[in-house]
Amino acid sequence: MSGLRARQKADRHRRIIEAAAELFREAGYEGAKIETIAAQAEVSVGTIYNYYQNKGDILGAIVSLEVNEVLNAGQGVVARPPANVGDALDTLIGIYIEHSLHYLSKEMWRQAMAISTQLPDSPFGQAYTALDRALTEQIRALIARLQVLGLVRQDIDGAALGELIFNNMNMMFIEFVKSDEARIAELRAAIRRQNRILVAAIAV
Amino acid sequence: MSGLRARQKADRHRRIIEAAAELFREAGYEGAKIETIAAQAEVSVGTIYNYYQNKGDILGAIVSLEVNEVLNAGQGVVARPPANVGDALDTLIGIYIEHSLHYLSKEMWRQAMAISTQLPDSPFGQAYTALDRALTEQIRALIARLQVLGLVRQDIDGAALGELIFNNMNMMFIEFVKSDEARIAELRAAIRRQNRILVAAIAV
DNA sequence: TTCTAAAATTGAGTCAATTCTGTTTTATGG
DNA sequence: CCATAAAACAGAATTGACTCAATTTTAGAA
Repeated sequence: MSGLRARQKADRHRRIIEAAAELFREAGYEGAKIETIAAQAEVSVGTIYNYYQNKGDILGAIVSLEVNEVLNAGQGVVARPPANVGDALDTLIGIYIEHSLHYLSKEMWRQAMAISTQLPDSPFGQAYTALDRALTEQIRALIARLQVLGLVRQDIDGAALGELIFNNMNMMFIEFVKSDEARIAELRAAIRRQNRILVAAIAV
Repeated sequence: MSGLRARQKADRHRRIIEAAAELFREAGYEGAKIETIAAQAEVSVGTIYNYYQNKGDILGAIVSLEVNEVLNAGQGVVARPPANVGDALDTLIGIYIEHSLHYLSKEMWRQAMAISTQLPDSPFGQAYTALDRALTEQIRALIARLQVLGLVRQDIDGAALGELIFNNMNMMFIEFVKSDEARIAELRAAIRRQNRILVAAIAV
């Protein structure tokens, strides 16, 4: 039987994540000490490192929860997109952006992004890359759907277009979290303006 | 007179940068200890922190040297661009990418990018953002030049287009430095493929 | 040349992430 | 029910970036 041991393990994981999420939000990523997280989760420092390779991986687990929720929400748009290329893109991207600060502060995003480039081969680095890829795939899926619906030209290179749209959005999002003053509405407007060029090129 | 003191100061700056550049290349950014850099530059640890706010700023100084060289090289292309929109973009982007690994290893780029998102308000963070902006401006300048030459449609939103092209290229470059296996030739080919969509939309 | 205030340097000390080793807990075979 | 190996835990020790109070060096006036 895998009873007690497995249950305790899952429970400790949960406690660590909950403690970390709370402390990251309150004190910021840098401000949250491992020792404090350990105390709040009622485990020792050593145990945390038994569960996660480093502090970044704890944040990584939280980011994954968030992005998976976003991916889920995005599916709805892909299934039933607005009947207009510009609106379809704006709606999907809107979901991504509006959700983004639900659980994660800008500071947490900054740290998460930094770690994912700093340690691309760590568990979190790889997970983050996979999440980026999943988002790119979803944008591609939307384009494919719009092609089926006859709203996007058939001869468009959907793969390249999906990457282009995702890369631009992602870079804009990075700039957004780097500035505490930047507002969501302005971010969305800027991306719409950029995508307008593409929409003109690909709409039937 | 600003004689001795200023000269010693400049000399120490140079020695620190040279020592750091060498050690970063040999041992990697993380592997290079401040203590070792200090020893090699023949100054004390405290002095290094008198010249640079933190380890990242030392790397930042090296990155600035590199990017400024690239910006310089890019000016030639803007002044006399190839007589074809696709080639013009490819040539400019080619210069950026081919130069990129001259002084900086992929690992150094990863660290530099990570720090710039992690600490956007540090001297280095701000400098890095300024460099990004300068590159975006240069791409915009190229587009403006191509419009003057009658190769790009007049009604194109040059500002938005420049950002779009830079953001996509930059994101592709980030992915490139995150993977030790990725090759420059493939990176350029992928970006060309993405830009083809744009070229079709904006060429006269 | 000598003196003094300002500027710069120094390196031992602090702090927090990560590692390591000995101890405790759990699962399982006899 | 007990013995034992494997798994997990605890927290003291290590490590390396960064700080700070004390000392040294420089520029310039007398």
